[in-house]
Amino acid sequence: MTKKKSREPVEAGHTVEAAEPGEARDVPEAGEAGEAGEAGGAREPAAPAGQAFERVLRWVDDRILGGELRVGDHLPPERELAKTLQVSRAAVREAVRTLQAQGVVRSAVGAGAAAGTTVTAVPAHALTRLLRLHVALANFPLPDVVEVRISLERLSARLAARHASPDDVAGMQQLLDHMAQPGIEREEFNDADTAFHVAIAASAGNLLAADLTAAIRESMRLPILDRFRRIDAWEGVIDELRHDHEAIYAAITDGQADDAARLIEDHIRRAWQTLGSGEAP
Amino acid sequence: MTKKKSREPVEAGHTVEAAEPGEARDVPEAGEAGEAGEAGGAREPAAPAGQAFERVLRWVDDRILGGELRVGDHLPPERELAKTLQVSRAAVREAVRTLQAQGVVRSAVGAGAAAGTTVTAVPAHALTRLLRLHVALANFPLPDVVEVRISLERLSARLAARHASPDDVAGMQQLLDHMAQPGIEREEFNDADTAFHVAIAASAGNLLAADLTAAIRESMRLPILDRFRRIDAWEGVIDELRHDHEAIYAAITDGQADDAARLIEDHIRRAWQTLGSGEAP
DNA sequence: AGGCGCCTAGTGGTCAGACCACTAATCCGA
DNA sequence: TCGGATTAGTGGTCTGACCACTAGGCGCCT
Repeated sequence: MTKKKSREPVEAGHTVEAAEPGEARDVPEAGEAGEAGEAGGAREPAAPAGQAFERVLRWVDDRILGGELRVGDHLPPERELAKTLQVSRAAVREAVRTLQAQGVVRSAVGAGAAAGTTVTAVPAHALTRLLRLHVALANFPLPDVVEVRISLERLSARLAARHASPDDVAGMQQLLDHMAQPGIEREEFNDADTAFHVAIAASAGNLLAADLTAAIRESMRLPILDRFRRIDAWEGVIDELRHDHEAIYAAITDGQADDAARLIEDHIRRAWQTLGSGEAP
Repeated sequence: MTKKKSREPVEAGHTVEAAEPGEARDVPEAGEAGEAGEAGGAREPAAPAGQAFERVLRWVDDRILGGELRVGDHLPPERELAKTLQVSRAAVREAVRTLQAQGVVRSAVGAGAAAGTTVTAVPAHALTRLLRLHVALANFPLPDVVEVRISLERLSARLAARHASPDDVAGMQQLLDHMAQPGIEREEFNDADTAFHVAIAASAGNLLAADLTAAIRESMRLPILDRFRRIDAWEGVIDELRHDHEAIYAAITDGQADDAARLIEDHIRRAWQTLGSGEAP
């Protein structure tokens, strides 16, 4: 039953040691010799080992949820982790890919402190990927997404009206200027539009709301662009959007939280209606 | 290394064939040292370069975003996909793990239609994992999470007041009864509490809001339980929570959307304050 | 003829070992 | 003393093999 193991009082070292400080890990031939991995044994599954890569995942999860692994810490080298958990390196790599897909770790080749697999915390990319795929799979219908987006951006606008720093405001102003350029292309306008909304969310000081807003807006990028292209009265639509943005910006800089929330909701709802019907006012 | 053969007539597949007719099968050949870092231009990504598993990821992404791969469709068998994309099977598996971590595919061994890797759409688990890890990493501070949760649940409560079906309502009632049991344990109460909030979100008919609510609530499970355990005046707290729930339930069944939204916000805010300070009213 | 069970094929799951590319630290000769 | 070559350690990839599982077919036995 070597599967029960773990639970070593790790600690020590900056990189979460995988084996006892005294080395001597070696293969725990303790009974049950033979059989690599549990494979054949239909005996008592004392440890819900399940898939090999899940054991690695569990190992990392436990240490993250337990606070032993923090942002910036290193995971043990893949080869060492494989030996410790008695799985193949391939299994370790699959687990690492899973963690990578969730924005929890980052891998780098080479030598030195910068190399190896380190714990990070960049969920924005992961969230974006996840939402984009599921929106594309029609699992999250666009109207649902829009409603959630409104809720989040109401929150962001409200907080931004209270907490936006001068730098934040300057960034928004710059994006407004960008969108004000005459004859701006639809795609470029859309990107600046997205950046404007994300800037508001970022200035709100709520990391989760900001990341979710960015992910949601990005997940709608292709559908929105499709609708943009189908619009005939482009100039009329864009003017309306600009006007909305100006009003939102004014409310935020004036610290009018309720107004900002109301305006951004109206803005999103109206824009969505315009795009949805493909007509200009 | 012996790069011979590579003829293999790819038999027709009913499951999104991998080889496109007339595709430019240009082998990247690895070489080209120096181009690392995505040279500025590169508008036409003729050479995916990047990592091997990313090529697989891209292949699947393109087909999902393009609508060729829909929920229920099968990916080609790993061995076939590897041969088609000229990568190793290990690389394919790493990409599959990434997709699996995002709730986009599901793998099953065996033979027949149920086996193989199929496209699914179960993002709830993936979202939960992602949020839980990032909350544990203190990347998403709990106060931020609570604010977002309030926004989402306001939306859910509002929609639930309009759309909740009799079955939904019955489910909520059942959870209320469960929580009303005298002497209920804290953990059990917490689970029922979570289920109650998730039931509201589910009855709202907004899939994204429901999944996000469930994920957020679950990501806070351990921190909330910790606070629960530190509470002395447990009976007083639990009574207050029960009272809140009853009021929310009443507003939803009465179709009072605004009331439901206000009540659930007050409820969450008050509960969080109570838990945060560790004191009973 | 009808079961019933063994066998086969196809799939993901895992493993072992090897080599490559990259990077930081170190060594060694000029 | 200095600078290039070497080394060591890391992730990235590949190859080829075997295992476990499942559906479906085949053949043997009743």
